[in-house]
Amino acid sequence: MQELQLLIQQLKEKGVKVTPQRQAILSSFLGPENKHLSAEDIHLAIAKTYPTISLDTVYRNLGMLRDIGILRELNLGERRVHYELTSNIHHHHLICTQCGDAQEIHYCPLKFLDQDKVNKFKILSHSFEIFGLCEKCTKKGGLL
Amino acid sequence: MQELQLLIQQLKEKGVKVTPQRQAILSSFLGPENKHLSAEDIHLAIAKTYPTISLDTVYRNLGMLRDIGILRELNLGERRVHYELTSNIHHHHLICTQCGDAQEIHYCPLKFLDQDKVNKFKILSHSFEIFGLCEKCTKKGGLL
DNA sequence: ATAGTAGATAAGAAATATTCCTATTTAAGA
DNA sequence: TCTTAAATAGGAATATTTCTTATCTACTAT
Repeated sequence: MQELQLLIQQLKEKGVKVTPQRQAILSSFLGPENKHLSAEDIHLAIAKTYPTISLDTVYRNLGMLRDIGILRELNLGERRVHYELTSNIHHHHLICTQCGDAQEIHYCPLKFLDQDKVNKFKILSHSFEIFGLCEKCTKKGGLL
Repeated sequence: MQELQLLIQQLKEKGVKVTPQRQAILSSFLGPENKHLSAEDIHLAIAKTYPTISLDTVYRNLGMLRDIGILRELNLGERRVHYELTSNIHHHHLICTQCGDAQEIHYCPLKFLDQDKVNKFKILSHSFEIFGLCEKCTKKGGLL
């Protein structure tokens, strides 16, 4: 898969080793759907083809991939942290608190932020997530 | 303290008992500074005057106070969840990833959000936090 | 003021998520 | 192929939050 090769190239450029575990972790983010994965999600997804991978390895690599800029950490209102590829075009999320579904929304609040409000603060990153009920769950009347 | 009486009034209206533990928890949010407190912060703060309060009681009540709308849950990018009074005027935060300080910013992204982007999603709440370096930490050169 | 009761609490156990430790293994350069 | 710094597996440890249960208490109706 070509997309995977690009990511592997980035690993090499950063001077980190290209291990099969890392390739498996990266692969789990590829594919048609927009993937917002937790460490546990990845551990399970990989388990099929790589049953001996340790959860610690997943965590360690997610942290490393975040640090070198390949992944972005997401707070989707759950206890566990999720990750997505930074190469996806920038977006935020509409998160259904009922079914957990996260739709992407292509609106970024930083665009409309008056720099005076920020003053001397050096912005490095931001999070913006909208919580509520998706169309499906609204139709179900918001009941569980 | 008058502010505390108002909060106690809200508890009564919601039909929950006004226990000394609850009063102590609410009190820890009052005062001049803008308080963003974790369960542990509150447990420690209360310990002076109420040494036997259990951490579980703090967690249980924070959840309840959030559910009845007195507190709002915050994700400040740390592992633990923080809370603030919803009666504070609506705001978001500039969070320093170095020293952990959280300044309030009075700009809300929902104001500029085109409703078409949201379509049939029913918005219930949102989070918007900006991470980076505060003026002090920037001057220190971003070193620890 | 008193008693009854639903709801609240304390304390510790359990669950969940993440990180640490260390012996072993391996990717990649010489 | 050899070397070695970096990475891994597996289990232990930590941190945060929730659960369980026996006891207690704020509030309501007397």
